[in-house]
Amino acid sequence: MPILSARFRAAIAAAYPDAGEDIDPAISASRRAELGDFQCNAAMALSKRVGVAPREIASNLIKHVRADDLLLPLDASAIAGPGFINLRLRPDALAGLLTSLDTPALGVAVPDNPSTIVVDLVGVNLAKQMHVGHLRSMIIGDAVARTFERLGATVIRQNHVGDWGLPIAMVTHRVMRGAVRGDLKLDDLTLDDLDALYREAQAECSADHRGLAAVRRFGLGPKAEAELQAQVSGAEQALADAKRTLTRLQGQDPEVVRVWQRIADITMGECLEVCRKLGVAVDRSASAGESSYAGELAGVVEDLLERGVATVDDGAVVVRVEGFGQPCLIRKGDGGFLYATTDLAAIRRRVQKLGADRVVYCVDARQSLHFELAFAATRVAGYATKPGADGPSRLQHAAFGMVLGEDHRPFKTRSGENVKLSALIDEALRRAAAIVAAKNPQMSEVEREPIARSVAIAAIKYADLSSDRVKDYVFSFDRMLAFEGNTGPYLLYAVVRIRSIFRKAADRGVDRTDGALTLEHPAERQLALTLLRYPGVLQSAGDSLEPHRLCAFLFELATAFSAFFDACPVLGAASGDLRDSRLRLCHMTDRVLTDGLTVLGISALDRM
RNA sequence: GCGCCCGUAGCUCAAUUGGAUAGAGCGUUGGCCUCCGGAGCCAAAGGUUACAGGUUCGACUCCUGUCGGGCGUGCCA
Repeated sequence: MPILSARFRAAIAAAYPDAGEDIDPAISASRRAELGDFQCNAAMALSKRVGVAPREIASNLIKHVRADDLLLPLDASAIAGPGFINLRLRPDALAGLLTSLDTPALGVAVPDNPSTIVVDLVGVNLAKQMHVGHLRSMIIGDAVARTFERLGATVIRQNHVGDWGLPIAMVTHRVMRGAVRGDLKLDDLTLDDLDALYREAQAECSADHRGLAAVRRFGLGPKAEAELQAQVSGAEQALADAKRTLTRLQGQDPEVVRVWQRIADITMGECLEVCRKLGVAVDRSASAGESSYAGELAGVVEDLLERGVATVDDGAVVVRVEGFGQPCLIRKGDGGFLYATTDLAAIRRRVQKLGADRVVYCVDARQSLHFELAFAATRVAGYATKPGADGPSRLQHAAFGMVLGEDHRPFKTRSGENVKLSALIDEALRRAAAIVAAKNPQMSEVEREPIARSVAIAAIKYADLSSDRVKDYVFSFDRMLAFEGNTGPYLLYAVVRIRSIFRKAADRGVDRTDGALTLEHPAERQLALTLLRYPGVLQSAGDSLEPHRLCAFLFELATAFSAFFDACPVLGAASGDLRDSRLRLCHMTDRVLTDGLTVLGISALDRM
């Protein structure tokens, strides 16, 4: 396609020298296979600049384009509609293009100056069970990061763990109190325990001022008032305790730090275990929690105040940014910092220390406003600009929608609790195991287990990645594990069938994958044309931060292969040459599918 | 109140960023060779793209308004 673009650009320049250099030849894969392989849509846009009817321009372009080596001869019948030019590749040219794609990199060019990209993903909170929201951040973030890596960028993953601030201090205090009283043992604590303690702490610290006021106003009696009064003062007491704990934590008090560390270890142990189970490439080295910025926050605020970027407003410190109805609040009236402050520090570190040319946040869509503000604030503060660079790095929020249940309400258990991530994964594993067992009764349990795991993970990830990121997505075990149609398992199945051919081929002593390509059958042509799109699709998935484009492509590729598989015998081909050509086509299809799945974080199988 | 996002087949989703007759999967209906894995393939039916205007050769896509849904809105994270 880049080659065709160049040819048509030259034709445009030759035919209309005054049209300007920046004309897009608008070459794309044809939407309708019966019309052509590719199409050129440049005539309509040119018409405006040159003032000539688009069909006339199209026929003029046909005369000027020099592509006899690539395309079947063009004549008036190639021009359709308002001025589309339909292009069909010569069979030998198609074979040639596909052969040139048959490199270890599968035609994906390595950039001369690889950029550095920070991907913010996972973002768990201490003492809280992970839920489906984290699942999306893990899956989408990992896929986005892998896409960048595949395109040759240097990727740094950052797990912005919520491990700091008053809520964490509240749990820490609660745990310390429990330990002192002998209600709990630090060594035996689980994440479930912490999750419960977290919620108790939240409840304990939230004073029911409104309730108390209401009771007083309506004179509901001394008993009710006394109860609420007790609740409120209890809450105030608990809050004061938590604040004191926070201060001690910030002051590195060893007793508090020890408990906090224990809470962090328990949470991160489970988080990283889930990542490992899911094949999400996030480990300890990616952890860069809020606590790691704690020491920089005061400096950030001072710096911004000194340089006049921030101002004091009603006791708080804010950064005002043009175009926003509200400022970015970075220090509270009581001197405390906010999560925006941490994000400013994080952007500064990521851009100026880690050298990010681009920072991508895989965080749920509800935080859009927050990120817009934080991004804008760091740009005016200069934090988003690399030392020596002439402009700010790209800061992007790859926002994703909520996970809904099949009733279109937020995904919860029947009793209204968040679904634990580990429970969800176990459920998928259980269902996949049952299906794999049903389909492969002859297989041993030991053999089936890793297959079931791959199938379950492919199902979960593909279901999440295959639809538009920003939209809410309806989670359904039944659909993702139906294994029919547009699902992860369908893609795995396509690979399995290819590999099965090669096993049979090996039995017969055939193992060539470098035969000369002859692409005559429509199904062969279609498969070849699809394969050619791979580098472009990867690029566009990376540019747009939309893994679903890659999913759609892989599904098309698997479908094209299935049609080919049905129509074109490989091992039973009419001649040895044709068999070798088809084996090569199979081999390339396997590699592109496997490569694409890897980019999505899904690993292919030999059998299933 | 203001801001952001969303509204496409019965259901779940696409639409190469403004291109041709809006495409897939599920479900429904009908077909598929003693042959490489039928978790497959081929085909049919199913649409006023929420609604009303506008922009232009051309609009699911861009602009304005309306309706419906979700989310967020300076001292929580």
